Amino acid sequence: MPTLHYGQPRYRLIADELRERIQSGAIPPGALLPTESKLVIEFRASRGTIRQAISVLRQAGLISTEHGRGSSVKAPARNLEPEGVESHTRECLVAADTELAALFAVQVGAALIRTETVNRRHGVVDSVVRTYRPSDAG
Amino acid sequence: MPTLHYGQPRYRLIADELRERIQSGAIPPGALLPTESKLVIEFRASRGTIRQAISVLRQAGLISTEHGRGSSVKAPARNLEPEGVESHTRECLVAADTELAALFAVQVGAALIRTETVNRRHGVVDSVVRTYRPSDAG
DNA sequence: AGAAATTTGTCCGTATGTATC
DNA sequence: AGATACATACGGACAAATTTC
Repeated sequence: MPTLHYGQPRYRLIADELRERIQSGAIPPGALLPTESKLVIEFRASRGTIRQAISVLRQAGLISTEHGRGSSVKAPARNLEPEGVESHTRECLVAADTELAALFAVQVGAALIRTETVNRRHGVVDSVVRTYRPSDAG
Repeated sequence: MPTLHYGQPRYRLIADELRERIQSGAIPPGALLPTESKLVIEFRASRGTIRQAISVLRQAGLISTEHGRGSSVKAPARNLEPEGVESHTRECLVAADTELAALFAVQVGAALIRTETVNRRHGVVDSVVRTYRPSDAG
């Protein structure tokens, strides 16, 4: 049987179908995908093609595969922002104090660019980061 | 002929060999890798195995493959840290000025922990980063 | 604990489609 | 149009890890 693949290759179509099942919740996080053998039967594709499709999903971070066990759906990537963490940044020109003037080798009172980031956690200020740079060049 | 693969699988060994040639400069950036057919002959491996080895290098970002053309060596990722970059950090207690006092909701003059990092580039101060935190808790 | 069954990993050989030169 | 080279797909075989009995 000649292998025709106009448009999308088969392994991609199969990957899309499986992705759909994962994202729709038909195969929930933690659950195992059908075994390669089952997928071979269902999609009437060779094992190589099935494995290629699975590889696509693994590379996309949707599943993880264990030797001798199977491929399980990973929990959707947590937004690693727990909650209530905020950052606000603003920039302004400030005058160099004696310490900064010494470091940058400029006169006291010379202009520096200051970038200030205020980090809040649950609304309260957690830390303030101030970065000073010369105002003239980089 | 039975396929024995003690230790590392063949495609990995082949990938390592090719990686060596790339990193040693034997195959310089921009140059084309030997064709799949040539590699098949040289390593006496099947095309699938050769392609798997090439896939490893491509995924590692060492080469890029173009359909109908071949796989070429990519320019090594620039080490984004030239040289002469230095950082020195020290920590001390400072008194809150009006601005910081307002942010942290403490009295002016209250103690804050200040971590100061001085970044130098070729000896000259490039930037100064000051991070303020409350002195009491985290 | 150990043997068998299941499942994924690796490898081979081949055929054919498709893009580039 | 022809040659070359990569992409996709099939089927079979054995190895290795895991699970099951």
